[in-house]
Amino acid sequence: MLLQLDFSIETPIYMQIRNQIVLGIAQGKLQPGERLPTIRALADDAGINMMTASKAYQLLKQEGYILTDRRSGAIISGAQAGKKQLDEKTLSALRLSAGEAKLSGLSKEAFAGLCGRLYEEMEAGV
Amino acid sequence: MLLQLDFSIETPIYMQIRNQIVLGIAQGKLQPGERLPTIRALADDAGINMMTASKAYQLLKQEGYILTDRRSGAIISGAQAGKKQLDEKTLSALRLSAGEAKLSGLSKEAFAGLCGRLYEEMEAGV
Amino acid sequence: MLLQLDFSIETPIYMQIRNQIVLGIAQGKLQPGERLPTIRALADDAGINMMTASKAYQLLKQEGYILTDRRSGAIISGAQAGKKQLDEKTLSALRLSAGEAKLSGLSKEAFAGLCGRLYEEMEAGV
Amino acid sequence: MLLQLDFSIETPIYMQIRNQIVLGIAQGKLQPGERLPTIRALADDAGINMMTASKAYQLLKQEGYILTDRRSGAIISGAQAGKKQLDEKTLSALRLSAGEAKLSGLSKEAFAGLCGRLYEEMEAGV
DNA sequence: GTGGTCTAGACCACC
DNA sequence: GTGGTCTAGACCACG
Repeated sequence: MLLQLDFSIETPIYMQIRNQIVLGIAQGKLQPGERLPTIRALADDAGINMMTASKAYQLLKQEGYILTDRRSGAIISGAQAGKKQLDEKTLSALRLSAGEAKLSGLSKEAFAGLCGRLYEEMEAGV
Repeated sequence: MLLQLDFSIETPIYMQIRNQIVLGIAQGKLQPGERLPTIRALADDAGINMMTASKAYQLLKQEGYILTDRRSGAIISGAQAGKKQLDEKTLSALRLSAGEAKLSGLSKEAFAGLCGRLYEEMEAGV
Repeated sequence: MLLQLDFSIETPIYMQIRNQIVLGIAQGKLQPGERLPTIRALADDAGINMMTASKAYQLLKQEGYILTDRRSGAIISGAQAGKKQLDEKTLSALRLSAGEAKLSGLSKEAFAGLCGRLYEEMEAGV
Repeated sequence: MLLQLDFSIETPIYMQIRNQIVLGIAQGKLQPGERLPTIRALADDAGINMMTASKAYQLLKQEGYILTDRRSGAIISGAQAGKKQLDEKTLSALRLSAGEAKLSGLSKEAFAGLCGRLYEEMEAGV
């Protein structure tokens, strides 16, 4: 699981880390119980500051995607499944994407199909 | 078409304006050729800085959603239909939403269905 | 509303700030809608780093005690009333306090009375 | 008396041990004079470092909750009753809890009632 | 060795 | 002006 950070875009680095780890879990590249690199290792590897890495982990922890074991480092939580509901932020993002898709000329079926395909690609671990 | 701005969330105000206008077009609340309020009027109505309103219009113009005419202000463009393709940013956002949906426990079908429903709601002008 | 920070105890500074602001709201010293000092002003006044002040505000924001208006600074939120339920952390803390009270020789009535008195003192703005 | 340790929360493990033993005494699960497991046994059972267990016992001894005898290990002290006063730390914690309760919408009566109930539950050994 | 906290600076986006 | 982000260091509690 290699992180690809882009320092030129507006998305904060800690958020890029967070997003890629979330995607990594969804894709099955990161399994529940699996250990994440320590903050220091991540910071060194990615060439960023410890605090930036720490911020990403704290966000992931707060969202329930990871647990930080006091003894070792951070591990992927397996417990977040089952809420069966998206939070309001994700819904807003989807609504906006649907609007942009419509204005791009995609039909409802094409959009729903695209969404399904993106979900599938994740399962395939693309 | 009334703007609903939330000054307490992290999305910048100019981006909130941009998003709501994009959604307004997608929902048909704003028709191609329709005049938008002037920057000054928008700023006054919403209680925001003119620079903020200006930034939103510049972004919309750059994305092709509106046209600005020196004489008549800004009007909704009708030309953005037909690209038949989403830009990379929207795709990334969708991919991330798909991942979060998967981790929330939604099945592929449930996710695609939700996306379709959100698209429909837009047509209904909800 | 003056902050009293103790740099010698183990409670992190950002948590001391958070606690005192929560108490300030509960005591009515800080009214809903009232503006808090800016991060910079708070940091200067208290002789601490901006990021420490920022951390306290982010925590308060996340807990719903304050809102940060992009245009001005942070204001006291008035919306957190009405949950009618304590979070699990507070309950655990209370349970532990009850245990320590019992071992100190306080009767159930004495403990409940003390708790009521502490609540009252807050209303009196002590 | 089984310890329930959570390695993922911010409360240090030695403090979790200390708290649960204090609660155990308050609940009557641990009687004055009763022997506690040795540091080594506790550490092995809980899967923690001996230093951690030792730190918990040192704290409990210093607070007067247990006595350590070179020959027989640690035993529950019966002497801490009768101070009839809470220490300042516990008072601060209670004050903060009272504030959070008030901001959650609990009335003074509801809060005092809750505190009494938590005290009772302890006597019932829940 | 781990994460958590803090400092003293800096830059940037937003308004 | 504001808050948000980031860096390069440091110290400390915990295990």
